[in-house]
Amino acid sequence: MSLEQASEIQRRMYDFIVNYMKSEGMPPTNREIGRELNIASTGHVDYHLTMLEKKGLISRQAKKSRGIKLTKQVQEGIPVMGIIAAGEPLDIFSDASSSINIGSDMIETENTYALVVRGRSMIEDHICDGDYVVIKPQSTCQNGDIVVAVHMQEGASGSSTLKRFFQEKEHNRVRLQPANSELDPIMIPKSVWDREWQIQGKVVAIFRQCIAAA
Amino acid sequence: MSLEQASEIQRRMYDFIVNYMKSEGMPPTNREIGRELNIASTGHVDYHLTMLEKKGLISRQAKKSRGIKLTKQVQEGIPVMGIIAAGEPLDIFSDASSSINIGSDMIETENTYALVVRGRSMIEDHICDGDYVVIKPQSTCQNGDIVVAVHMQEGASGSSTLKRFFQEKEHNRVRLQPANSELDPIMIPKSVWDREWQIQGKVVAIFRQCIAAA
DNA sequence: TATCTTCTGGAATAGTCGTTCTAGTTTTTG
DNA sequence: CAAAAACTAGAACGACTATTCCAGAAGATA
Repeated sequence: MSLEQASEIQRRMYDFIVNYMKSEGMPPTNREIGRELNIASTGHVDYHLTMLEKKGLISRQAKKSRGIKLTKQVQEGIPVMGIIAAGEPLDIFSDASSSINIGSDMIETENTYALVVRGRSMIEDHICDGDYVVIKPQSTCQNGDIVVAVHMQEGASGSSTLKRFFQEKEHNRVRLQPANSELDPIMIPKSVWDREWQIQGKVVAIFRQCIAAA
Repeated sequence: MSLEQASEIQRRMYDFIVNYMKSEGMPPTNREIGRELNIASTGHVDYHLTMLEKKGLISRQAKKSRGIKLTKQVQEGIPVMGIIAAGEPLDIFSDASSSINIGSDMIETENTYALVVRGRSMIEDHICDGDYVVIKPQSTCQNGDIVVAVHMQEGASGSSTLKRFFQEKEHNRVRLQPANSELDPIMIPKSVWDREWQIQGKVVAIFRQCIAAA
């Protein structure tokens, strides 16, 4: 039922169909597929399309020109990859359980992902419990950026946290600042930072769903 | 260059193409168009397609089956209809100047629209200056809902505001409550409310773009 | 009234399209 | 090794498709 059990050529065929539909707005004909993949015979193309259909990747409308449909529509949204709660280990869903769909007009959707915020550690920056934060992966950032920082501890899975990042050169340390006056910032000597910490990405957008009156 | 200068039949043809592409994932053939619109001749269909092309609504790839493309891709996002600032007249863009694209998995996109928030009147509900609020149009709401309320004043364009709605039966009035302790709620006697006010819709989601460090 | 644009139907054509068949090669499996 | 499965090429067929030409009707224009 998935791409893994398709052969090399069938994978390339499937990719071509997806890209063709994205750029042309319609599925390709069997002959166009053959031309692209250097397949001499249309019967040959038909054979592999039948295989792709049998494996559940596409469906076809008999006799219709360009009668190819993708069974799973292309994932255009931003995958929700897990839950982030300050200080606790990041709960990563290996497979995106859902996705939020924010248009490419506003945000680069390439490589970005979303996390669900737990807790009130960034409440004074108006990031609430339950909000989705859209993360653009990057390993560096500027002072004041809201970032996902991961503490790599030996022998344990790293714990991650959502904080504002400040590099304090005068003290030779990094400060991870929550936006909650009840919570204390985390101060990390630069040497420890370099050894044990890692920036995973930066918050580029926030999305909140208002279910009912709070 | 627009739908207005197309004739009735051409408008129906254009609509059919849009709907067909949405449901089938490919453009229709000339014959399928003719069948749907009760046009006997394929030459006749070609004539109107040529007209639609001349008017800039579609483009065609000669000789290719289903060779129709929509020039302006279908607006799938939520249109940003204006700016809302507490108490000031709603700045409505008659034509959506932009759109944010939030997937239908999360929100009904049908009929919903977005407004850009100006000011800090809802800051304690963590709705900030510059945030997009997604509005689901409805004329009634429940206590505690965050709504767009419009004050219809005679001889002037109505002013609108973003507030929490409370019907206070014991005082026979409506209270529009800002989420900012520096601002006072608006108290409106029920009779005045019924005569001069109108609920335009309810906030169902919030979207914020983080440009840089604040 | 005469003229132009828009709209409609029918027929024909050249090429495109999905599908099927035969026949062969290569790779995998038992 | 032998059998099965997967892959490849070529050709051919009937249906489908876009396009063009002809001819006429309806309505607006001037």
